[in-house]
Amino acid sequence: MKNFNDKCYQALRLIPKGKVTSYKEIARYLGSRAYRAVGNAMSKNKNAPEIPCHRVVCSDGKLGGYAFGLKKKIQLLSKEGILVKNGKILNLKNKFHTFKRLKK
DNA sequence: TATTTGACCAAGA
DNA sequence: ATCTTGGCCAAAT
Repeated sequence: MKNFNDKCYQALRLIPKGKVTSYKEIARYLGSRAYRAVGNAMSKNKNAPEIPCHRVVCSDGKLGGYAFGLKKKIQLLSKEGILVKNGKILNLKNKFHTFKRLKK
């Protein structure tokens, strides 16, 4: 772990199964407001197979994107009990995961 | 070094 | 509810 991207990937591992979080939440966990850079890091996709990046969605409950296609992302999520309708997470408030902040 | 680019977010003439 | 706009930050070009 040395660059911002790797920190993001590390944060992804902390998301428990059956929950989702937002790009912004990850950035805040890292003590930064670079939520946009987080998404950027995913799209660069240095290690898509290693890290389950399908548990990350937009703050408003929309999906965002996925390296292997949104359909795949939806399937993976539903397999974990998270339902998606019209590209939006259902019952988001219930499934949302917040990290404990490193800095406050 | 400078510019461009996003899997974003919040607010709203 | 949907669309537009401006701002945001790190990485890639």
